[in-house]
Formats: sequence, C-alpha cells, structure tokens
Amino acid sequence: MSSNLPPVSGALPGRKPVISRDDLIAAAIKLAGPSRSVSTLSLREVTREAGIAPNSFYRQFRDMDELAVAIIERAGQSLREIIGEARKRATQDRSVVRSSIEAFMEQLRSDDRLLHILLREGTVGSDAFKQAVDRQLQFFEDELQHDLVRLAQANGTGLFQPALTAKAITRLVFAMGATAMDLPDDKFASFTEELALMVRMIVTGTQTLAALPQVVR
Amino acid sequence: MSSNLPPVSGALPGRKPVISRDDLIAAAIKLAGPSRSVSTLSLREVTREAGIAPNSFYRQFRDMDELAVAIIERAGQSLREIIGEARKRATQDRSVVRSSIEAFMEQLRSDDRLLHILLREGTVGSDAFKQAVDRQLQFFEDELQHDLVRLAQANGTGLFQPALTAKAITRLVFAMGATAMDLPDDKFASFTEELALMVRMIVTGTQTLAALPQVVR
DNA sequence: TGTACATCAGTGAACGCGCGTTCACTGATGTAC
DNA sequence: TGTACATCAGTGAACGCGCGTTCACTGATGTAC
Repeated sequence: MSSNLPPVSGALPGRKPVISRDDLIAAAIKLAGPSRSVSTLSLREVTREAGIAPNSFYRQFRDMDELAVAIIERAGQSLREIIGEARKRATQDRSVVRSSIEAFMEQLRSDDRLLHILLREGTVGSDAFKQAVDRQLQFFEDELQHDLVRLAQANGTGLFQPALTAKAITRLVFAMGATAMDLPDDKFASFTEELALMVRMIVTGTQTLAALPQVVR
Repeated sequence: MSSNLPPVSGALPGRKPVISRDDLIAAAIKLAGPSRSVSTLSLREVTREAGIAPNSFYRQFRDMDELAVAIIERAGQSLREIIGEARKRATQDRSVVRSSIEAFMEQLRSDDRLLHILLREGTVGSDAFKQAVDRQLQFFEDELQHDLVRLAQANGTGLFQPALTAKAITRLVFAMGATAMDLPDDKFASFTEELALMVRMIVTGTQTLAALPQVVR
C-alpha cells in the first residue's frame, strides 16, 4: 500500500531522512560482539542502540532477517578487500597463500566485528541468511582458485582439481578461524603457524596428486 | 535449599519419577530438526513436547543450557560409535579414512538428528555449550590421530605432524558436513566423493611433507 | 497385615518482561504558484 | 519573496503473545511401627 522501503533518493517532497540503513547496520554490528550472534538480536534492541523508535525500523528493512543479510554481505565484502590488499602486497618469497592467511589472522586478532560475524553465522539463522553466507564463501573460493592457478603456472607445477582445492582451503580456514576468535592474544602466533601448515598440507597434496599418473584413488 | 536435581535413585521415600532427563532430551532433539538450532528452543516448548508442566523442567536441569550440553555429549558419543563401527568394518582396500567418511556421510543422509545438531551448533550458544562441542571434536581428533599413525606404520610411510593432520581433517569434515545437511539426496554421492578427495589431499600432503628433507616451509 | 506419616515428583496459577507489529499522529521539508 | 499545500520520515501508545521463573499445592509412593 504505502510507497516506502527503499529511501529512493532523488529530490522528492517530504522530510529528510535522519537515519539510514547504514545506521541500523552499524547499531547491529555494535551489539553483535564476538560472543553474540546476529540472529539473537531483537528489533527493539537494534533500534534502541540506533536511538530511534522501534517502528521506524520498518522504514529501512522488512524485518531483522533482511538486516542480517545486509550485514553478511558487508562482512564478506570487507574480508575480500582485506585479502585483496594482502594479495597485492605478497612477494614471491612469502607466498600469496601464506600472506593471505596472515592477513586473515591479523584481522581476526584486531577484533574485527564484521569478520567475527561472518565466521560465526554460517550455520544458524534463516535460509536467506545461510545463503548470504554461502555466497560470500563462494566469492572467496573463486578468488582463491585464481590465485592457486596463477601460483601453479608460476611454479611450473600442476594443480589437481583447483576448484576443490580452493573449497577445501576456504572451508578449513573459516572453520579454524571460528574457533580462533576466542583465543587469547599470546596463542595467536602459534595458531597462525598451525593454520598455515594445514593449508600447506592441502596445497602440497594437490600438487603431489597432480604429478601422479592416473593410478588415482 | 531443596534436595532435588539428580533423581538420586536408590529407594527413598517419595513419588516415583515419571519423566526423566532422557525424556526431555528426546523432546528437545525431536524439536531441533535440521533447520532449528537447539539454542533457539524455549523451555516451555520442550516441556510442551514432553507433555509435562513447564516448571517440572527444573527437577531435571538447572536451565536449557544444561540440557543443550547433555544433548551435545550424546551426539558426540553417537557419532563416535558410528565411526567406530566403520573403522572395524574397514578392510585394507577401502582405507580406514575413506570408510569413515562414507559412514559419516551415510549417517548424515539418514537425517540423524543428533549429527545435525552436533554439526550445526559449533559456533552458537553459551560458552558451556561451545566447550561441549569442542570436547566432542577433540575426542574425534584423538581417535583419528591414532588411525592415521597406525595407517602410516602399516604403509611404511612417514607422517608429518599427525595431531595437526587429524585436526585439519576433523575440522574440514565437520565444516563440509554442516553445509551438506541441506543437500538434496541425489547430490550426496558426488559430495561424498569431493569430501573424500579433499581429505586425500591432506593425507597425501602430510605424507609428502614427511618424506621431504628439512627444507620445510 | 494395617495404619500413620514423611517425602517429594509433578502441578496450576500467576508474575512481570521484552518482544514484533499496528495505528493514528505530527511536523519538517520541499513544491507549486 | 510569500503563502498554501502535499509528502512522508519518524513517533508514542497500545495490542496480544510467549517467555522464564516463583509459589503454594496435591497426592502417589515408600517407610516405620
């Protein structure tokens, strides 16, 4: 019936908006710390944090689910930017994979709330929610696969099932990252080493399998 | 003040219990399907399902958290039994690791509610809850590590960091399993193949690294 | 065996609370002339 | 520039609901004698 939801922009009559989707997203992120899942936030909590009346929420989102999906998308985007930076800075002696892992763990230690959310929310929430998380993981896998292929070409080594390799690494890193969130600061370095070794096992395994004849399995 | 909580057993005066902790656990498991997290169940829901008054709950558990922990412990135990069976049935041509994965995926497809719960709840819920899940994963890693060592000895191959290898495999399998829960039946076979290949990458990588001289990293 | 009694598993009713959602509204802003 | 008007972002109050927890209770069961 009413004509709202997207703030539409473009100068039209009416009062100027004073809160935005971003304000609500920021409030929700602030509330969802390392130990609090987005899916347990209540609409009233978020609006309270944002300093608006509960019903004003509906001017920006249909429901909390829509907000949660927006947060996940932002979190994935942010993480990809971080890893993208790490990738650019990577030199040949510190491999792309290794420096990506370090960037990932560094971000995790800096208490990046968005990253915490992305790691934690994979298995809970609505279908729309889970699909949003999966989409971000997929982006990640795709970029990683490109890296791996480029790396293999540079090294002259083969690569066995690059897509599968990227998937295995992505899932492993995210799963390990989720458990690392609660880690005390002094354990971070050794944890990063462990994770790097795990990934190295996968990469080494892939290369070894690629070098084998068709006696696979 | 009051003397309850553990039903104490042993013939003492008083009415015979008609509901047990098991009844409440069963009710909660029934409610927490593949798409519903244990941590979203309400006390009233569970008692309603069990057919008792809400306040009777307190005769068995301090709160829902305690119930959730009990469920996780049961789930882990059940999974270890299943894998234990698979391990016994494993012959040399179908490796221990492979038949364990197949048993795992088979159980997943059979809509085992306990397994669903264990896979889904790793990252949500209270601290006590998360610790309970971690404990189960730890049991799993330990058993897997023994398998890997035995396997390496039998094959005469070395094994690089068996503990880390077991951890990587466990986390990967659980993370992949969590995403496989929603999979349609006809995708299960190919998914199992993918997962087996991923694990094979890790195992191959570990063996290759073990065979290398100390030029590691 | 029969009776008086203590125990305590399970109950029914009630509480106060925070929730999501609705409704009719207000008043700042921009437009038309 | 000034005035009348339409728009609509944000509000305050209210709703009905399910929740966790409490209280005083009931009555079946077992024990003591």
